[in-house]
Amino acid sequence: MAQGPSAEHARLIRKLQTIAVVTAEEQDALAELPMRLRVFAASADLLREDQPSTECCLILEGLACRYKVLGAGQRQILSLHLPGDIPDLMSLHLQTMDHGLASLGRGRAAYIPHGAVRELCDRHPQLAATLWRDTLIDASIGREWLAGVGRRTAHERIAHLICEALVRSRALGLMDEGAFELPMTQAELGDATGLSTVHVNRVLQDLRREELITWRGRSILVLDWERLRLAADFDAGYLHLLRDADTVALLRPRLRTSLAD
Amino acid sequence: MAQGPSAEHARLIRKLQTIAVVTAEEQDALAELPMRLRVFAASADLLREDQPSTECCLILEGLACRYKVLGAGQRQILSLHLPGDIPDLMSLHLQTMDHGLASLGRGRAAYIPHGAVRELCDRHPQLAATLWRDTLIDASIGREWLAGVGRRTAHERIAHLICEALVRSRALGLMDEGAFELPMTQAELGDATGLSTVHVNRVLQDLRREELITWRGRSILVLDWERLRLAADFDAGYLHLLRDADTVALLRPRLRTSLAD
DNA sequence: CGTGTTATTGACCAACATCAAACTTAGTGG
DNA sequence: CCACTAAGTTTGATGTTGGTCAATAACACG
Repeated sequence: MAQGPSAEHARLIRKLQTIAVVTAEEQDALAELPMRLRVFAASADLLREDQPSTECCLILEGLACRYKVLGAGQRQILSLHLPGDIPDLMSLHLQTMDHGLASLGRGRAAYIPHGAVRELCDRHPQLAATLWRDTLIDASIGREWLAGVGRRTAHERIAHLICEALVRSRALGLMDEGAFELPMTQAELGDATGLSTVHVNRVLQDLRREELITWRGRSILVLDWERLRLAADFDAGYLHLLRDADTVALLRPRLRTSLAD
Repeated sequence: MAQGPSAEHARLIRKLQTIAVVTAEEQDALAELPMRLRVFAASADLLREDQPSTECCLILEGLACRYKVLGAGQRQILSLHLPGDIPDLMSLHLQTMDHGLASLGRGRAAYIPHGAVRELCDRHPQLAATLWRDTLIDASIGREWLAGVGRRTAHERIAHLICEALVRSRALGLMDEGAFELPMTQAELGDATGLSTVHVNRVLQDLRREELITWRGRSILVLDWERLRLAADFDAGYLHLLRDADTVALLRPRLRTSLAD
């Protein structure tokens, strides 16, 4: 243990630190979690519905999403997962997966045996509480999405999704000069917001026209955070992030995320 | 402890038994939970948003719901809660409530101090796991709602909500001759499904016309479970109920919940 | 018995879906 | 490095689900 945690373990630790205090001892324990690494292509299935699983899937790089496919074949994306997330943590206590897990863009993941996680929870009850908290925040995000899909306009939904992705990326230190990666196609954005591809395209054009955002390649650039936040009716409270200097500015009305040019 | 659990504690135990095995020892521990009882009127606020809480709210009788009020004043109901549910279990690990909790129709609730629940979890790790599982199932239900509001038609959504309420009521032993209580106004049904009151009314009339359901007063009567299930694209898997003789029939395609007339 | 809530109806409208085609970009193999 | 191909984006025309507004009818409760 003379050396610190691997880059892979550090992702997980960093993520947990955004939602709870993680003691040095707990970090050491986390750093010893066995991991089976895997590279994934764009739109790959990481986990299929109805599969019983014996491992948890930790996202290391890239973006992943939970999804359901309904009777008529329409897909609904249920949540977005950034590096450090363990989207199927619930499989520890739920025998069958009630949804699928797919990648958006390419990336890397690590699979951790359930046994190792259980052992960790037994030995470190406080860490177990942190993981429980993580699943609770996950549920809270789901509720915000539900409210949005149920009651917000298309513009608000898209803007809201961008706001959320930005704040979460930022908390993980994944922002670069007001820009962050959001490797989703417009069809995928539609699946996430309950809209058609065509309509997503039009809304995105509006947002660009209003000079709230731009993008180059897979990167989204927020030009006017405050107006975007207003357009989205966004309040980061539901993310239950631990307040740190880095994120606090974004949560407050003030700051512009724009580049200084 | 010569006497069994009170009727109030029995509700909680019964609910937990629908999702996990609860040992006799655990039942005894649950039966000793301190409770502050409260009667609530229809559409009463049980818990307000943004309030830090020191207690958990256990629904004893009637129906409750989580909700959010968005910028323009529209309300979205996020989940339904039946007797035995603890809708704000998350407050154990999340300091601020990201949504409100209200009653639908009148009923009774019990407030349990956080301290007592925490102690219970410390002493009975298996029970803690069961509570964690409960919050995970709660999240799973939320995902199903999200998929529905995002991608299902109005008919499917309403039918789905009825199917879910039926199966959950049934698991708790709250069904009576194919009928169960669903004390919601059409406006509330609209808030739960992301529809307008007017449209809910029309869909309900269709469902009645198609002889899938009827209602008298607050009770819904399912006339043709199989066709309703089909109309709703309903599959109870996401409820992660423990299979028992009582519910298993309902989960399978077979059974009719209709009365034998 | 009022009186306020809830349900129902009709007319009209808007947001968003669908369909189909063209255009652009990015990735791939030669 | 270029040409080819598939994926993704953009546009226009048209359709439909479900929203809004407004008024009336049924209830339920004090």
